[in-house]
Amino acid sequence: MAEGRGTAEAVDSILVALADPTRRQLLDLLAAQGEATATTLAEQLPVTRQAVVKHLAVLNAAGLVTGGRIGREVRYAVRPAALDATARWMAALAAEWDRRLANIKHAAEAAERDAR
Amino acid sequence: MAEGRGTAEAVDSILVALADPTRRQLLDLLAAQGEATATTLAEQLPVTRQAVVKHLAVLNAAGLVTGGRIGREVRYAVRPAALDATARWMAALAAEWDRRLANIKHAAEAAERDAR
DNA sequence: GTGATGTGCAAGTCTGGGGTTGCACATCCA
DNA sequence: TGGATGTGCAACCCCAGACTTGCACATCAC
Repeated sequence: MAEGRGTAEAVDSILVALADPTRRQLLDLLAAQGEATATTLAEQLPVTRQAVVKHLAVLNAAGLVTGGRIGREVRYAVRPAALDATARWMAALAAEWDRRLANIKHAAEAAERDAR
Repeated sequence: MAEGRGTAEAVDSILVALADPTRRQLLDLLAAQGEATATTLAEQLPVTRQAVVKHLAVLNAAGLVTGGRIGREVRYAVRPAALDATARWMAALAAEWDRRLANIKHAAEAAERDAR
């Protein structure tokens, strides 16, 4: 997939998707049950089926979930790849920050030595 | 896990903090400059200093940023630890999903064999 | 067919949070 | 001492999005 350009937007949609507690709960339920429909999931949550459907749409757009139709029902399942990619992105970012902070600290110490 | 009890809330605040594009931009700027004040950062963004202050408060509450006072100005710096911890949390979650999906797939195949 | 179950679509409500403006207060510097 | 610069606080505007209700449409089971 086009790693180069769309990465930022992908990360954005995933972070936005994960920021909502109801959606995270939804992901937990899906991960625990393997597959489930919006109706089933709504029964396990304090919200309407419609709310669940909307959340699933957001999660689907972020690539965190897939939906497949079987007869008259739509079964959703969790999708680890997108989450894993985001985890790596985040770890890389943390490493980058560390690097820069180390550089700055190093430069500061050098300046201190020069000043003496 | 030794992660303690407040892990969920910490992750929540971090995800919420990262979900906003302006805040991510703020983190980028801070990481690039090592240290900066709200006023300086506001000059590099299309928003008011007050907006930046609020964002920095959110980032600070999430542990992604630290603020130190030097004279009359408050200098902020990035803080990689929280981000790194979240990255690990996310990677672990992805792995967990993978495990469960593998189990389910395995069980399905076994059932299929039994059915023959 | 007919009722039961599951999904899709539309319009509507309402709270939270991102953003602003205005002013008071603290600190530096000449 | 006084002006310039940087923060802090408070009230306010505004809209995206989380959630609901109501109904039409599709599918299954009998």
